[in-house]
This record gives sequence, C-alpha cells and structure tokens, in this order.
Amino acid sequence: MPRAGLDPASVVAAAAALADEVGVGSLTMGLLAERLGVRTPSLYKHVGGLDDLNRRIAELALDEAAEAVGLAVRGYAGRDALAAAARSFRAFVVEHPGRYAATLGQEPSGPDDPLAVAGSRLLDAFMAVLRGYDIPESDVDHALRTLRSLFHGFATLQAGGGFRWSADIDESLEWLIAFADRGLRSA
Amino acid sequence: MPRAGLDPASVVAAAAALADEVGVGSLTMGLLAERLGVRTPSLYKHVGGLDDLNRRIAELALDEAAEAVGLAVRGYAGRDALAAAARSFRAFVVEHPGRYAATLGQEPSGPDDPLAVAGSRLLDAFMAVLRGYDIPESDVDHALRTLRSLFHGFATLQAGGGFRWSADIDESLEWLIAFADRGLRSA
DNA sequence: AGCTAAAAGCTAATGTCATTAGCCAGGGTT
DNA sequence: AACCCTGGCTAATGACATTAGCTTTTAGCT
Repeated sequence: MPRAGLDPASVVAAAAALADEVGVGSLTMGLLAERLGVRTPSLYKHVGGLDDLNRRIAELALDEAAEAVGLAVRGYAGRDALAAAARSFRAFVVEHPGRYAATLGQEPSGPDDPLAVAGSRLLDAFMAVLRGYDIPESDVDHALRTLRSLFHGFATLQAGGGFRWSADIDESLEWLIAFADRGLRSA
Repeated sequence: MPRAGLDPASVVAAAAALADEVGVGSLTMGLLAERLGVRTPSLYKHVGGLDDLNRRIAELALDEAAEAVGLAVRGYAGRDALAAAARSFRAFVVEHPGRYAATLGQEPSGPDDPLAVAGSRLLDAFMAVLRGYDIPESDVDHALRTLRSLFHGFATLQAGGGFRWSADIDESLEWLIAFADRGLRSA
C-alpha cells in the first residue's frame, strides 16, 4: 500500500480545484478522495471534515483574491486603480467560482481566525483603491462596504448566472466602473 | 389517520418560514415534516423533492421582494425612489434571509419558467428607479445590472455577517444610496 | 543496519437524509 | 352501497459523512 504523499495543503488545493469544476455544493468527500486516488476516510487524516474543508477553501480563496487584486492595483491610483480592482476581482471569481462560493456564509470565529485575516487582506486591497479618492475619514468604512458590496454583487450574480439578457457583460463591468468612479469622486 | 390539510402552497410557505429560521442549508425534509405534523414521505405528495422545494421557495422570495420593492417605490422618483428601493430590498433580505438565500444559484430553465417571471418582476421594480434618472437607452441594461449588483451585494453581505466592524450598517446604507445617486445622476 | 513510534492508508460500521415503493383509510361521486 | 382518487403511513434503498480500529510505511534515532 504505497503512500499517496498527501498533506493538508495539497488536499485543500485539490478540493478547491474540484469545487471550481463541479460547484461547491457538489463537492463530496468521496469525489475528492477518488480524485486524489485514496479512500474517503483517509482524507480525515488531513482535514477535520467537510466543514473544515470548506473553511480552508474559503481561506485559500480570500488569500488568492487579495493577492490578485493587490497586484492588479499596484502602481495605479484613482479611476485606474478602481478599474484594475474591479476587473481583477471579477476575473478571479469567474475563473474560480467554486472557491469563491465557499467564502459565502463563512463566519470567522474571531479576529485571529485565519479566515478573518485573509478577509482583511482583501479589504486592504480595496482600501488602496479608496486612497486615490478624497473620502472623509469618517466615511471610509461606509465607502469600503459599498465598494465591496458592488464588486461582490456583480461577481456573484455573474458567476451564478444571474444576468440573463444579451447585453455584453464586459461592457456592463466597464459601465459599473464608471458609475463607481462618479460615486466615489464627489463623496 | 386524520388529514393534515396540506397543499403545495402551504408546504412551500412553511418551508420558507423554516428556511428563514434555520438557514436554507439546514432545511431538511424531516424538519419540515415535523413542523407540519406529518411524516417525511408525505411531503412528496405536494412537492417534487428538496430541489423542487428550493426552487419554489426562491420563486416565492422573488415574488415577495418584487412586491415589497414595487410598493415602496410607488409615488417616488429619482433619489427618493432609489432610497426607498434600497431600504425595502435590504429590509426584505434581512427579515427573510433563508428565502432570499434560496434564490442564489437558481438557474431558470427558460423565459417562461415561473422563476424567471418572478425575477423579471423584481427587475421591473428596479427599472422603475432608473426611469427617474436620465440614462441613455443603450445604457439601461448596464445600469440595471449595476444597481442589482449593488443591492444584492449589500444585502447578502449583511445577511451573511460579512460586515465585521463597528460602523453602523444603517449609516452605510445611507452612504450607499448617496453614492448610487451620484453614480446614476451624471450617467 | 535495526528499532520504534507517529503518521497515513484501509476496511467495516454507524447515523443522517433524501427518495421510492407499496399499502390503507376517508370522503366525495355515482 | 360500491368506487376510486387523494393524502398519509411504514418499510426499504442508497448516497454521504463520520468514527473506530487495524496495518503498513517511514522518519528519526541509536
């Protein structure tokens, strides 16, 4: 019985990839085990169970999203940064719908929960966009929530097939960027 | 064996109420049957199964949301209509988180799917808001998608506990309304 | 090189659900 | 009064997640 050479990180990575393929709702321990060439109970040596697995996928997704948005924004400011953030965030969600869906409905247990840390990193990337606009200190939290809502809503609606008509989705994103720029500019 | 007097509508209504209480992910046929004073298999005389039940809850939620937003917007225009729509939509999602969550990830099978019809009704209510702004005909679809993304994102992030800091959520919503007003105004 | 103990797989067993099959009573219709 | 459709029930099946307990590999030590 040769070892499969698994560890928590590789199991989570495979699970995230599988979630992107089949949807997080259809991600099953049996399917993941099969993908890894292992029997189902063996997975419990690396992750605590399905809930734990979902949590770790969510953490991975937030980390990757923060990384992608942070890199995209680097070197830009104002509207350019806004556009870079919107495009890179949407690209991430569209390419990794399962991963991102795993983040929905996850409640971090505390401020030092790795999930909360990863979430903060993503928010920091959005915060960098806001710094290019003249937003009063007291409004920054509201602006951050608004921006996050807008990006999150667009990305999840698209990933979930929520846009039904024919209008081009890339054009809609560009319109959204211009809309957000106007909204942030005269704050 | 006395009859329980169930029919599809009452089963769906009870399921929606239960979903609001325990979350759509924890809505189980057994739990619903217990709530209705009936054994699990009896439910299959009224709904096709768990998937069908979810679909019908989603349809109910979209209908109710469209009704709520439509009523709230009536008689207002411009920024007032925008504020009324945002507040009523958020109130609906906060009061009925389970129902609304059931709408996520539902893919209508065709344009005459009752789910698509209910979804269109909600979009019509949002469309009424846009009529108060000077939006070029060619941009209306983009504006509608943007507005829907913004409302959807805010409501779902709040319902999912996605806002972690102390800043007041009502204030954030008011900020969001002003932001959207600016963004729509000079379109 | 050999010893040992933790780690990583495996099989078997259990429990929760969803779903289906097939039986039975009740009440309206003829 | 015989009928039959409807809605409820019990029993059985099957998919999964999870746990228990056994066995082999392998890393680290002497």
